[in-house]
Amino acid sequence: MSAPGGGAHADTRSTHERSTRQKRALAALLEDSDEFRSAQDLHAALRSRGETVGLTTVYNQLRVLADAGALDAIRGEDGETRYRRCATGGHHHHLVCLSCGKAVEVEGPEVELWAARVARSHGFVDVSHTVEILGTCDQCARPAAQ
Amino acid sequence: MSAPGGGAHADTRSTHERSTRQKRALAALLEDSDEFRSAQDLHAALRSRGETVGLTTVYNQLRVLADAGALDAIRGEDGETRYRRCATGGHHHHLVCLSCGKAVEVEGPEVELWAARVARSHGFVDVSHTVEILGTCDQCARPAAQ
DNA sequence: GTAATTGCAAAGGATTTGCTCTGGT
DNA sequence: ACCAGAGCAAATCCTTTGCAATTAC
Repeated sequence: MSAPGGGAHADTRSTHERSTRQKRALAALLEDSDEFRSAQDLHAALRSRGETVGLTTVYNQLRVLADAGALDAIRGEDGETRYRRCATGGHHHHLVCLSCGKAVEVEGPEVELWAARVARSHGFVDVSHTVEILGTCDQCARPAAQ
Repeated sequence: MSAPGGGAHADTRSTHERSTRQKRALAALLEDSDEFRSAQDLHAALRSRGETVGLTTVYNQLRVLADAGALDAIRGEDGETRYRRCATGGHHHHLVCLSCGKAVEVEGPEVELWAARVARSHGFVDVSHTVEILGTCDQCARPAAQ
């Protein structure tokens, strides 16, 4: 990685990320959403707003943003990946309502410790974990429907 | 809640389930496997064993078995669902090696309590959760590779 | 004999990729 | 001008479905 010879050029990363109309539109939409939404859903929503953004671009941005940690991503049982802007920067998990999609970010120090302990006791390294709590929220459970 | 299934053999169901060569072959293969394997993988393995079973049939059985609780199913980041015979009948989670697929069933009473507590504190009901610990197992981490 | 079951072929649905054009800087 | 980014079309990949032939019982 080091660049011997040549010059001690400060690594001015020329990763010139450009600001485009599409990126801004998606970012704005995500900012307005509080639930986890699929790429297709977000794409449709953008169109409703009158924005012209390609599906491919949405998928692309979503992935970039998720990789950058700006978005949280979860994969439903149906195989669709849903995204949502990340409120806290740190490590956390979610409590998701299967009915309305509302999601709450939660933390569980004890879970982190448990996972690390279990992994270590079995000789596993480079460990990570996935934790999601699914259920029906207060509001969705109330109705007489059922 | 969890399925009672406490051995009700008095099933008047006319749904006569038939024992076929294919079902037996898959069952046997699963019995020999200790890791989570994808449908495609299992299908290929069956062919290697000289068994003639259609991919469709494998998918079918896998789903039936998973629904019946005979198999555990997990969905990887790649979107592939992998199955493995269920060792314990109770509730449990997994510690999975991303390299070789080896999986260990683990329990975490504290995690269960945490999940229930968090959910309740937010007014959620009918709660369930998913917990997976992913990493690299002892053996896979050893090699001089790299 | 009859319904359960198999499994090919084709459909389906999410996501990615090839590649070219567009627009930001 | 130059290159990151947009996006259409086509390609992938996993999984399901339609349906006729097969087979357990």
